[in-house]
Amino acid sequence: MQKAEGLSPLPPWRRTDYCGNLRAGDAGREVALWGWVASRRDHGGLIFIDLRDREGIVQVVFNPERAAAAHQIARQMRLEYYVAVKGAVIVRSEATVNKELATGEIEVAAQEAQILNESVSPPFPIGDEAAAEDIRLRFRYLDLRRPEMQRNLRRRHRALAGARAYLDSQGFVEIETPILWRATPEGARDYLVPSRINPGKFYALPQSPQLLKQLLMVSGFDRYYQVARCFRDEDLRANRQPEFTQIDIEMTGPRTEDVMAVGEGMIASIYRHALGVELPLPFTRMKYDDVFARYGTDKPDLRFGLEILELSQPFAGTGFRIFAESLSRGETIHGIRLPANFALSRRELDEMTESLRLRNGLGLAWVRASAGGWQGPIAKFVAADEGARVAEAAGICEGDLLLMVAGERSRVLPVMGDLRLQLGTRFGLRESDARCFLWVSDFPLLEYNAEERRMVPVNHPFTAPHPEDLERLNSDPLSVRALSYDLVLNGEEIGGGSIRIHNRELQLRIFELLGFTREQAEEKFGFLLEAFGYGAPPHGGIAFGVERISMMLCNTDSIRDVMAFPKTQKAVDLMSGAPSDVSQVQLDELSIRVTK
RNA sequence: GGGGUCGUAGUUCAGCCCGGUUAGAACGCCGGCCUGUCACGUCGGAAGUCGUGGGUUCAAAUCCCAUCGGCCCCGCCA
Repeated sequence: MQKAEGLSPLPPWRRTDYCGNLRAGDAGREVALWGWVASRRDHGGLIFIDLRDREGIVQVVFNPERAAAAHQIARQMRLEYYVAVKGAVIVRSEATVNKELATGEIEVAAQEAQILNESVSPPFPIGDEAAAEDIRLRFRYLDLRRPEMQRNLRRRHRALAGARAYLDSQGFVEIETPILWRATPEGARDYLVPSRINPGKFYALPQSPQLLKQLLMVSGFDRYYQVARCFRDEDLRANRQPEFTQIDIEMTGPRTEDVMAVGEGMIASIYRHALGVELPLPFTRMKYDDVFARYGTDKPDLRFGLEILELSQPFAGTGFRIFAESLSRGETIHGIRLPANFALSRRELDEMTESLRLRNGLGLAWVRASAGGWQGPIAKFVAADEGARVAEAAGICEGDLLLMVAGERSRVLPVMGDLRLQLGTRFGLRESDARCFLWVSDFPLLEYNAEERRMVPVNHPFTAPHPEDLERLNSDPLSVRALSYDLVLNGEEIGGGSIRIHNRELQLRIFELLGFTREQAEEKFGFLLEAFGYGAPPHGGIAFGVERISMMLCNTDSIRDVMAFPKTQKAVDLMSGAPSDVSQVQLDELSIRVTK
């Protein structure tokens, strides 16, 4: 009898409401619900079932005197059974109201009930507490049943809905581009897909639709966007998966400010749709040089100060031998002023000094400003007037601590940036729920890669050089700025883009700088260079990381918490077992021999 | 490729340092009783290759080595 019912593919009646939506205003209504048994309290007579669906939980009461048949069914119910219930919404007596539940003022008095499907005992409780992550991933469909994951994925959906609504309102056209595409050099490792029809040849999954969206500008769509899946075969991190999603945007003829305006308009729409929050616009804007000098990184967390100070000037002619030698080598001295209300123990200072020495081979000097002058291991090497000069330059007050490192500027600044983050973490300054958005622009175009002994693009090889720096492209390429920009939120890069090159000759010159011969450039990017020859308009754009944004919206540190079916750090899907072996027949068809 | 950390009933964890009864607890599960619970209560019960393999030892969850897996980090990720 029970089994026969369970076999029916159709539920016995239509659902009228979601469990979690019922309120006191529904009192007196006859409702029909479907849901999972989240809790069962059997009093021998009365049975209480907490019924859960995507909107939440409602209590159902089974009374053997009023609905004997339904009560008999409720006796069979167990956790995570999927059941259908019909009954009346009734207001609970004052003594039995549950303030913990959104539906706690009412309950459903069951008149009919049916078990639609039984459940074996779940491998972990479907509740607020997360189990060990490997079991969650193995039974992901159950993990996603948990309210927290339901909330996260629906919030991600709202974010995308907000992005689409905004971009549509601004005249952007959503266009899908191929997943099977061609391998291109530079950048991350490609995921390859063998071609059966063309033995020995491979497609690559796109690392981003970069070139395709540029070609769409050549086509004249003028404003394009796509919620684009991207693939990069690199090692995973807490915020990195091999496949991820970007909101990819490209437009014809923008200046940097135009792209920023669209980007922040879209982000504002995302926050409005996902959280009901109105973001103040425009976002803060800074140039890369300034950001790097003040924060030692290109993605600063602006929720706190503790900016890096350049102290080379006030230390000129110092009696402190180590600093003096550094300065004589053309190196610089940087410091961070830690105000007196942030107290570091001597032991913490020693640990910081030691870890800096071990990790970077750099010495940390520190002094504390007291009424009688400086205190600390190096205080005795610094003359009073010199100390006063530094104190003034750094804005030191009594009780403040000054942490200093001397060395090559490009090496010391990132170290100071790390130190700044460490201090921010140590004093709880990064726990603030403030949202500090920041546009960083004018990155360098190129950097020197010592390993490959050549210049590589900081962004990608299609980024346009800053017009003011064009003349230095040959004489001093490393000093050339790019028309590029990133959007940073609380120390995380959530988007980035650039104005592109749309001129064939300029693009060829950049390829040349990067060490491509003309033939190589033609072979790899001939279709792009060819397209530029057909009246390609100036264009530029940006791409935003959907998971990064969703992580911020959901207040989580793990990308897996905002993806339905993520992979482990070894890029394995614990649920399906991907990647898996394939049959010899499949390999033969693809002309592939596995050597390991 | 490298460093760190975790792995014990279905789940969450204790036990591991300092080797020595039958490896415990809570929740869950199974059965009985219970008409206002919502961490229901109550009585009883089942449940463990201590990740895997090897070594040391009279004796290993415990010490050593290797290995597998989850997580975090460095490299890598234009």
